[in-house]
Amino acid sequence: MAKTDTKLRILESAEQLFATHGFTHTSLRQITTEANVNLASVNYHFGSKKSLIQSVLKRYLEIYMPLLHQNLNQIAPQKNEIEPVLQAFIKPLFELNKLGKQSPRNFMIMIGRGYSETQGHLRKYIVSEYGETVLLITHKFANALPNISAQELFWRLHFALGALVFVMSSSSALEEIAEADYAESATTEKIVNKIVPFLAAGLSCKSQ
Amino acid sequence: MAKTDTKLRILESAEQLFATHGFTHTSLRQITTEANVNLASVNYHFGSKKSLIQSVLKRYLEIYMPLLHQNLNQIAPQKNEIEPVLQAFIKPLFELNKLGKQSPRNFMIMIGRGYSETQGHLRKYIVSEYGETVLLITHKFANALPNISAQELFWRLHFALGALVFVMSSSSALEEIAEADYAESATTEKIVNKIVPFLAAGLSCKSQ
DNA sequence: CAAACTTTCAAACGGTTGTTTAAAATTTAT
DNA sequence: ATAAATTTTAAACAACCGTTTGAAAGTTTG
Repeated sequence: MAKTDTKLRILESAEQLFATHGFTHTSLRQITTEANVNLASVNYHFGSKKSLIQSVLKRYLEIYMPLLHQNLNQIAPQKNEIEPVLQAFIKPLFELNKLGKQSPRNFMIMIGRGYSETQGHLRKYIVSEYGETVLLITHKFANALPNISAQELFWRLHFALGALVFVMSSSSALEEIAEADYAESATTEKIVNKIVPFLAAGLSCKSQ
Repeated sequence: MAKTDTKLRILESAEQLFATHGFTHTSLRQITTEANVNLASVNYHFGSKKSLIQSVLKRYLEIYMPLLHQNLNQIAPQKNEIEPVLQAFIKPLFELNKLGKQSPRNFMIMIGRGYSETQGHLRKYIVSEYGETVLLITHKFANALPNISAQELFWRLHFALGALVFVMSSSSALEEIAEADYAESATTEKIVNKIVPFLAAGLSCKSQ
């Protein structure tokens, strides 16, 4: 085996570039240059660019989704106590720190980009691969918010997802503005801590 | 003058395609084919693709921003009364219906895409061109929410923008699911009516 | 060592992109 | 009507993209 780390080098360079510039704005030539490997090795090891994107996302989903499932199972949310449910999403996110310092941030940005760039392919993949966890998610939210109807919950979860996805996909730009205008270093952790109360309030608001 | 409507035809086709597929995923050939004009006419009338994007956005901003300014000036929000401020954004949005049935939706989606795709160029343009209105926005929100800091407001406004934009951009898909699962016809106006209380609660939540 | 297999590499492929060119067509002005 | 200015057109441009190729290099196996 020659250069056993070629695959890993590609994955790591791709992740960083995908998170920074998006999937479509990142070329295989950028990735292979950054990774110091030959251009053709992406197609040799992954088959195609599409498959590389899936592999990069899969690397995190395989860690994150079981942890999320586990966390969701460990909570028994009180009525209108929505923050524990949201924390079940946040806690395993920062366990990705083990993989790399920027892993939580890169993962969130890529999830956000995956929703707006891949035309729903990511969503379908998650539902097909982690359908049980997706069911558990809606179940826990419905338990915590028994007063609102199923369709109201449907919309609110998508409002919440939208807020998260948008902020993450434009996080680098927003961080720059925040740092320039408010002299505030805006780490992923800080943004997440700010958005949780926001989403909790919105999700559990009284509909009129 | 030969075919006086060439410029307009390009603008309208570009708008529809930008809203549906994003700026970078839409080629000039798609636009000119859809508009039934020659490929080179984009560069002749607009100079470049970048400039075309700006023109498409400008067409709506020139109508929307003065209306927003006017609406914001007409309100005097009470403390923690955030819904009137949100309505000042919503009302002029639906005045864009005069330009075309899908104009409000297209405008929102493009604003959202402009934030995540153009690397902050859109925001800089809005701030430089409509700085007064931007100031008025933060002023009215700050008045309605005197307890939260400027940077906290900055983030919450972007959370709100994200929720709105995400739901609008995926509204067609979400409408299908909603109609299939909950037998609920989901018009843009209905979605807006659902999201306003959500955003109001999130924006005025107690930060911890 | 030699054969079989895996991985790397430079080069080229076909395709798409935004942009430019220069002639043709059309409109406007004298 | 003739000249000037504007607009449209087809064609080509250079640059980039993801992917494929086939030979070279490296590694593992018999």
